[in-house]
Amino acid sequence: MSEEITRGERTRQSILLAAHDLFIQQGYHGTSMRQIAREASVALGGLYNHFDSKEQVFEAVFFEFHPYHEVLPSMQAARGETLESYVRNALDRILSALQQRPNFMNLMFIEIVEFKSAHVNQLFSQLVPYEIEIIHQVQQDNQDCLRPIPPLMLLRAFFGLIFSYYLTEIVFSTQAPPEFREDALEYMVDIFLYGVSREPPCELSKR
Amino acid sequence: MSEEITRGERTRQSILLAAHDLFIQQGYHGTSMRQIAREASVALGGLYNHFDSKEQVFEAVFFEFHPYHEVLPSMQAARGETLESYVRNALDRILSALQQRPNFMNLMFIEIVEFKSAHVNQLFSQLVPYEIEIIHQVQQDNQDCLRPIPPLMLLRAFFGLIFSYYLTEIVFSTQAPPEFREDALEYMVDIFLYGVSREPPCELSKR
DNA sequence: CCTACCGATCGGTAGG
DNA sequence: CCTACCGATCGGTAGG
Repeated sequence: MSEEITRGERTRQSILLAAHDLFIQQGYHGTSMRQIAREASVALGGLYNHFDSKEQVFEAVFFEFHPYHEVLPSMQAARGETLESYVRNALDRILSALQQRPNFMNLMFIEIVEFKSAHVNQLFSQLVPYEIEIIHQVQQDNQDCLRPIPPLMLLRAFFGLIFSYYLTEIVFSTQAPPEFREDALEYMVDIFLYGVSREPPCELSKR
Repeated sequence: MSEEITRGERTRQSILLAAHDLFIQQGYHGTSMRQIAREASVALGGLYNHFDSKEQVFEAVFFEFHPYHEVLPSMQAARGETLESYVRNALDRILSALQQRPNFMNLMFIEIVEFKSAHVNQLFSQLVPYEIEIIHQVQQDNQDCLRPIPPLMLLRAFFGLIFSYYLTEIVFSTQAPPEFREDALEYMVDIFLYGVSREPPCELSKR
């Protein structure tokens, strides 16, 4: 019985999927409970059998659909003989996971504007120990390649790289000349790698 | 007469100020025209004498209160004998200008979520020629210090640095341990500087 | 006594 | 620039 999905659980999932898409497309206040119910093929009243309020719907969407479910395993699974190959491998995994969810960042922006980052702060404090462990491992594996940067700073800079790529992509790229987009990720990763690396003896691949 | 501020202009300004604060605090859909009217001490009907729609109010707030009004002059006014001193000087000016506007980034997030970046793309295409000119000058002044990076990529990386600092500050910092915040900007600027610099002959100040 | 859901409607408020 | 008001829709809840 435990592996069967109950009827109620299926309904809950279809509500969350509908809410996820609508929030991303229309924002939080811009999406009504009625729209969510309609998209999930559930009556409005039935929606309140699963969630007490609109805010609870957003919370569930945020936590259960947050890309950290893919990002953390990506960082743990990434391998590489050098710092450079590790970083490129990890980023490849993370970005291809994120590309499955176009505009996922909108959930983060809604969270910041509408909920003053309450949920994301909560999420972050749960995840930071795991992240630190990964960073520590990377630092140990690349002692003579990394400049001395505190682990938390390295973590922040790594996420900052992802954020900065996405935000500049969103904000600048639509009307930007092609030079601005071509190889942009490559250049930004390069700047990050040169930025955290010692040299010599740590050689980065030339470009 | 031209230096006098008309009564209508004063009303318009108080509407924009009220709207700016409310949008930042409550989001776009979360803010009503009635709230804006009340905060601006204007009747709801009177508000529509100045703006045809809520969207027009947001557009005016976005363009007239956007920090680019301070950021572009900051980048033009910044000076420095070395690349490092120029970047630090420019960032100091930009960040202290931005700190006058707590949560200004919320306007950007609203713009991305609610308007699919339409206004910011428009703004960016207007500003990019001026930005490029500045970057070109910086590249010429620091030829033997900068790695070969296309001007637009350098511009993107520079704005990416500002974005990544702000986003990680918002998202991570509230519940993060103190090591995460102390000198965070310094570390991130360092990583950027090492990231774009050649060496030798370009020495950065040690830390 | 449960989970899941219905059609109808509540008191207030939205942009215009 | 205001009072008065519109069609519609909001988030949430009623009894069954």
